[in-house]
Formats: sequence, C-alpha cells, structure tokens
Amino acid sequence: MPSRPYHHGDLRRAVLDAAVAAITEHGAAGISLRDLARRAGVSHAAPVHHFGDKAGLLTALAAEGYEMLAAALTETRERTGDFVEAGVTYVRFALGHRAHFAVMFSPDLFHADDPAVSSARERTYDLLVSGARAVRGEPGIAEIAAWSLVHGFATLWLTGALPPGAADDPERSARAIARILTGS
Amino acid sequence: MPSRPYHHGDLRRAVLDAAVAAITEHGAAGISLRDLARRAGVSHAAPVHHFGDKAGLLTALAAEGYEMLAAALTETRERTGDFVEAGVTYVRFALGHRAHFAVMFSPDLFHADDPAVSSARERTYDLLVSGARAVRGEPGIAEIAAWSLVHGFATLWLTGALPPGAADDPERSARAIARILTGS
DNA sequence: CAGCGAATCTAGACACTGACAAGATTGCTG
DNA sequence: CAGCAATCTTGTCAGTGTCTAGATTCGCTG
Repeated sequence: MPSRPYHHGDLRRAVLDAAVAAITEHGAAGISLRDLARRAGVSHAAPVHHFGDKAGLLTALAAEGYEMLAAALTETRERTGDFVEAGVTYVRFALGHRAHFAVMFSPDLFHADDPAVSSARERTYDLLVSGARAVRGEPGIAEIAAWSLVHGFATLWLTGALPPGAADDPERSARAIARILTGS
Repeated sequence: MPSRPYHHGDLRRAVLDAAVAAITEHGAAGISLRDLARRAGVSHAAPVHHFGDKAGLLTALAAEGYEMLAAALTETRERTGDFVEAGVTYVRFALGHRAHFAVMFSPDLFHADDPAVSSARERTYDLLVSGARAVRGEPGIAEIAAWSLVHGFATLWLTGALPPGAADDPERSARAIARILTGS
C-alpha cells in the first residue's frame, strides 16, 4: 500500500472541497488550480482532466451551489410555508456558504451558458419567489423586489459594506427587512 | 518630436481609462497590468509607479467610483428631493459604470482598508439613505432595506440572473421596486 | 481470469503575469 | 543652470493556466 496511490479515489470531490476552502480564504478570483492540486496531493495538471479548465471547475462549484440553495429553500418551504422565512434561508445560505455564493454570482469566472447551471438557477428562482403573492406591488415586479432585497442584503453583508451595527445579527436583520415587503 | 515621448503626460489617467475598458470587457478579475500598459503605449512596469501594485490600481478605481456615485446622488437629491429617484440613480450608475461598480463591491481585489475608499463609501451611504424616513419599517432597518433593494436589483441585473422580461427596462423596474418600500 | 481499451494521473514545456531591481530620461526647483 | 526627484525602460524571477506525450491503473469483455 503506497503512501500515495496513483489514482486518488475521488479527486473531483477533493478539488471542489479545496476550492471552497481557498475561495473562503482568498476570494473567488484569488485561487489557483496548481494550489488546489497541491492541497489534494496530486500533480499540477491532474484537476484539468475532471473540469477541463479553471472556468470548468468554477462552473461545477456554481451548479453545486444552486443545487444546495434550491434544497435549502425547498426544506424551508415545506417546513414553514412562509415567504419571509424563505428570504431568511436565502441570506443564511449566502453567509454560510460564501464560497459557493460568490462564484454563483460571478458569471465572468465560469461558463455562464452551462445548461446545468442555467436549469439549477431557474429552479432556485421559482422556489424563492413562489410565495411572492404576499408581496405588495404589481405582479412581476414583486418577485424581482423580493429577490433583490435578500440578495442585496446578503451581498452587502459579505462585502463588508454595511455599517457596523447592522451586521451584528444578520438573520434578525434579514427577517425584519423581508417583513417590510409583506407589509406585516 | 518623437512619436512616443519618454514621459506620457497623464499615464495615471490613461491606465485608469484602459482599466475601465478592460474590466467592462473581461470582468474585474480578468485584467492584467501588462495589457493596460500596452493599451497606454508604455512599458510593462510603468503603471506600478502610479499605483504601487495591481490592488492599488483597483483601489483608485473603487475610490473614483464612490466619488462619482456620491456626485450623482447629490445631484438627484438637489434636483428632485425624492427618495425613490435616489434609488433609480443608484441603479443607473451601476448599469452605466459597471466597471467601477464591479470593483467597488469586490473588496478581495483592492486594498479595502484604504482611507480614501472608506470615507467615500460612508459619504455615499449617507446620501443614499438620507431620505429613508419615507420607508416603512423600524428605524435602522429601513435604511438597510432601501440600500439592499437597489443594490440587489443592480447586482442581479449585471450578473444576468434576472428573468428575460424583467431586464428589458431596468430604470422602470427599479422605480417600481423602490416604490414598494415607500408604500406609494 | 486474462487482456485490453478507457479513464486517470504524471512530467515537461510554453507563453503570460505580477513584482522587483537597476539604470536611463526628463521635469522642476532652488 | 545644476542637481534632485519623478517618471519611465529594460531585464529578471517565481508562479500560473493550458497543452502534449507518456505512465499507471480501473473495469469491462471475452
């Protein structure tokens, strides 16, 4: 049993996990394929076989992120049926999986026309706004407003742009903000 | 009169302009200092003297972006005094100066602790939310909600995440969305 | 169970990048 | 007009993404 077998076993998963760690540390633009290969204990060109190129790796991460977000929104919907709580789940996902979230909304970094990403993104959107009838405003606009509100809050929080006090308890702030839309 | 004098004249401005063009094309993470130097017609190391390093160049762009946004918000405020129109101005700036906007909210790419950027950002925030008393909801939350809403809409529009119909007339959509907050 | 094609990984190479050092040129100030 | 500081050039180095050729191993077919 050699200490490092020729075949890794699950290099694809290992590289994806290493990418999440590296992105959380240095940002989505600050990672290098060669560093990920080193973290996974393989040669510098090994990841290419699984993802094609660097953008391919980030495409896989984006698709995985949309799948995870869709699953979280589905769970929230079945458990509470509450539109406001769906927004809170969106924010919780963004803050808890910031590497995935950062890649998902950086279309310059991955193959944005990838069908797996597109379909997963559309499904996520439908889940998020399916309860938007509770939102005031003309139809078609209320859904966009709901998504914009939670997405903007999460983005501003992640970039550190919010004033000090507002960033302390993000879930509480997110819930309070989402309630404004429903008028409750 | 040599065709290319030893001193450029205003290399700093030329590099910043080249950066805006390059970022608009390839995204904030896809630019290279050497390419900007080529576009400006100078040697590959010339920009370093003006900005220190790549992050320094993007820091200058971020600061310039916050100054431009603050100026636009001030103009809107003095002309209309309307809170909703301030939000529309925010969206119009993001869509019309997407290179600046992208850098402003990518703190991983520039020196986020730069004092020039920090002060310009705080001033912009004050301008944007100064009319937020018109927004429903508890104080402190309404301001965050207002900023989150317009910022989220602009970000989603720029990343191409919005469904086809919603992205057609962004200013109209932005105005309709901002009106939801004021309850009008 | 043997063998063989396909999948996986390694090793080497190339052009490109950001950063640094040393020197050339020029504007500016006393 | 002398000299100093700012500006720019040239050369260099390690690191990166991607491509090619070849080595190793898996898994299926007979």
